[in-house]
Amino acid sequence: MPRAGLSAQAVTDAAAELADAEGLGALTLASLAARLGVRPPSLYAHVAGVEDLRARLAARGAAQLAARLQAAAAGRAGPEALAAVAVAYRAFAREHPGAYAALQRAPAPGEQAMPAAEEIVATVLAVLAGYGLAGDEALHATRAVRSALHGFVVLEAQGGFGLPLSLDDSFATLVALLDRGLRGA
Amino acid sequence: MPRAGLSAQAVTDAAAELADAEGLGALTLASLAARLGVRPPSLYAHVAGVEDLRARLAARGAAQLAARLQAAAAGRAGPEALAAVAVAYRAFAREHPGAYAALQRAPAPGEQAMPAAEEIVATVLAVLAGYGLAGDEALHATRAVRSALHGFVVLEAQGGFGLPLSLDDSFATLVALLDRGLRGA
DNA sequence: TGACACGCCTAACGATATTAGGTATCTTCC
DNA sequence: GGAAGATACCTAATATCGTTAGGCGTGTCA
Repeated sequence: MPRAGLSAQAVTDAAAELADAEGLGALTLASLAARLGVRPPSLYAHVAGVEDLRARLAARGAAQLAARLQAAAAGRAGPEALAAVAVAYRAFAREHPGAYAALQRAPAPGEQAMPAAEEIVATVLAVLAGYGLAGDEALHATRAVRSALHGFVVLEAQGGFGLPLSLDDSFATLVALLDRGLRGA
Repeated sequence: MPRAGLSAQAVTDAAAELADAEGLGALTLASLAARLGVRPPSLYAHVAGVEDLRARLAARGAAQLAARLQAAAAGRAGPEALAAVAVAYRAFAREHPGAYAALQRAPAPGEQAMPAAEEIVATVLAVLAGYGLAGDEALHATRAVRSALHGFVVLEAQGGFGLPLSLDDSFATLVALLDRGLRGA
């Protein structure tokens, strides 16, 4: 029987595709193995189990998201940078719902935070510097902005907004609200 | 063998306690049955399965949350009402992490939204009326407020905020930011 | 007191994650 | 080019979970 030629990278990539297409809940070692033309136990040669797989997915997603946000913030400042980062954040979550969902898992106790997560915080901090924020004040504001973006994106992904009202307009309202709130801080 | 004297209500209540104490992920029919001194299949006399159980948990949580928010908003207006509702929202999520997590599940397609969810929206809308918002503008603002609160609470619950910085202060910053943002809308 | 409803049980099945151990393939070195 | 070792993949087996089918005993009501 020929080998499939897998690797931790290939397995994680396939898992990300499957999670994005079918939802993170549909990502099982059984479904992933089937997709890769392999038996479930064979995956243990590349990942340590389903928990490890989800952690890899999260790390992968965080790195991609950080890159997207940095690209969006580059060359922009103030409200323009905020809007660009917000749009990029939402776009990533929409394009990669599985990866974004994996990002939500709680880091295991003792597990150090992903380096990509710090990049994301740093990017938002840089945007907030354009609003004249620094120090703890900026850190609190970063949490606020992150909360707002995360909350919107999560609610949107799970259909939490019931009414038939434009989601794009709602998101624009949110970004404008953040902008006004940050100006006065 | 004596009967346990269960009911859909008792099963749901026990499930809520278990989910709040151990996390929604630890809520299985097996663990719930063990807690109730019963065998897993016996639960099917009261709930239709694990999915139905989670839906009941979500409905129960939504009703409780709606009541808490209404109580917080009662007799208050404007910024004071916003702050009170925000604090109540966060307090509920902290006190009932399992119920709040259950609330996040996507409603099944075709399943009508929970009536309690509409109460929550109505409460926030009433608060926003104090900011002079009405119509679609108010609905968009409601989504923004809900996103921010939900995002903060979710990130807090899963330890998503890495830095050793006061969460209370961060939440206060978020509420102040929302207040300023709503004033200018 | 009898009949009936039903709450709870055991038995069984399918899906999942995971471990143990075997086999065949690829690589590498002489 | 061929042997030796690493390892990618396999089958077999186990534990846990959700779920269905069917039986038994407890409660209630005529």
